[in-house]
Amino acid sequence: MSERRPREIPEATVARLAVYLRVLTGLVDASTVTVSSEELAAIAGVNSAKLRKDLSYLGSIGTRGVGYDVTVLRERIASSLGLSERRTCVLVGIGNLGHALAGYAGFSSRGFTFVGYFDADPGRVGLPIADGTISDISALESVVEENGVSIGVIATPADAAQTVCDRLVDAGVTSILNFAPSVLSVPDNVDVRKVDLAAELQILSFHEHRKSRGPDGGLVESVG
Amino acid sequence: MSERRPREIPEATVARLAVYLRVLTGLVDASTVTVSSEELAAIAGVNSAKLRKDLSYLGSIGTRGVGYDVTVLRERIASSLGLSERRTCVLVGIGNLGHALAGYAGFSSRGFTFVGYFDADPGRVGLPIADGTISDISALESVVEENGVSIGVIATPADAAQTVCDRLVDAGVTSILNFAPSVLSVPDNVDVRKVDLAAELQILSFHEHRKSRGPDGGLVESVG
DNA sequence: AGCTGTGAAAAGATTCACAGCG
DNA sequence: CGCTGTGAATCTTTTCACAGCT
Repeated sequence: MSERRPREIPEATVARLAVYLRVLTGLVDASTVTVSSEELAAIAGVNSAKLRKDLSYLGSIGTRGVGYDVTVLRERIASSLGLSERRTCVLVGIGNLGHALAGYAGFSSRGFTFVGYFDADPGRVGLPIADGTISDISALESVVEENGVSIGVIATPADAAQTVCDRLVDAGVTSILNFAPSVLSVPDNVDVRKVDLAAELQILSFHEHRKSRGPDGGLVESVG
Repeated sequence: MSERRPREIPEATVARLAVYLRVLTGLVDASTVTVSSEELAAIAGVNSAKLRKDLSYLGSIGTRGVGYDVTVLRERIASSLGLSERRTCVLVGIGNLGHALAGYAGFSSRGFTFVGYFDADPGRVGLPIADGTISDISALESVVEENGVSIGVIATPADAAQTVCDRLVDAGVTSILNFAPSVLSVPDNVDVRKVDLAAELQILSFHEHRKSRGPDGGLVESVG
């Protein structure tokens, strides 16, 4: 009766659930049966109170005095993330990065099926890639529609990204993972996540910059 | 006089500064002289109050009633991010993703110089990559030390990541960008940023899952 | 008048600390 | 007794709204 009303799961929690899921898969492979929040948190690199709060959004899964059943917990997280049903994806833009993404085993092993690889360059169309062949971008809409694709991955140059995004959205895609260094505009019902490689380095650069000065802003003498 | 005491710049702000920087570079290229917080925010995909607050951490840069000088602002952000000095990096793990990262023009064009590409596979050592050659991982420490490398990029399989990380840190690297799906432990003085490709798709999967049910949890009828 | 810069309020995320179940 | 699950406290981030400079 006290079926826990799953209040809205916070965005920050969702991001961590994916990490816990990976860690738990490792534990399952190592035949671990039970894990405490303390142990799991240590492996996942978070603090245990945070982990417990994160898991509490999924309902009461653990056993007090004992911990969490690894298999049960993993299953529960996977289902919360919607990974029980396989999702179909397309990848657009098959340059260096596109090739790397297509070859990334982590995707298919984790419930994502790529049903199309597209590029605008005629010189690339027809070349083999991963488990398929590069298609001309003109086929994008039909493939998306025929396969009920819900996730589109964009790895084109920045100047093509918005156009590709618009076409994906028009064809029915409602989630986009964008590797192009550009800000995409989409309707409200579409989710976009961005991976900005250069920005990541710049953020690290900021911290390097920080470290080379004292907390008070003064220069710190080099250790070397 | 009222030289603005630059209170600690929040982490969330730092991440956005990198985005503003890219947008501003685009505006410079388009010969735009001045931009208002409203305009800049629209292009960067954030709200204008947030943008103004972000910029306020860098000091008072804009002109009331007018806006920001594009060149001045860009320069100011670049210097805050520590991009005035060029940073040297090494890349470890030259699989598909490593190749893509090495070939990513965005890095060198934005102030990052890669001084070494390493892999443990003898079959890869000596092959050309980007502007150099793949080196054996055994040379890692000497290259890091000789070049004062501050940023290490890890694109190895998960099971090698921690070992590589330890070696980088021991050799003096204080910032790590990790593409391997694993949690790294590092000393306090070392910063780690993680890019987890599968996790990104899983987060989108969660939102897809969400969308297929109503806000109240009920199933929503398919639109097709 | 227009637009920045910023206190103050609101929302969101993390951490604490402990009640309560097994 | 040990460990989960969670209110309450704290800290961070976002948003509001307007004083004040140009």
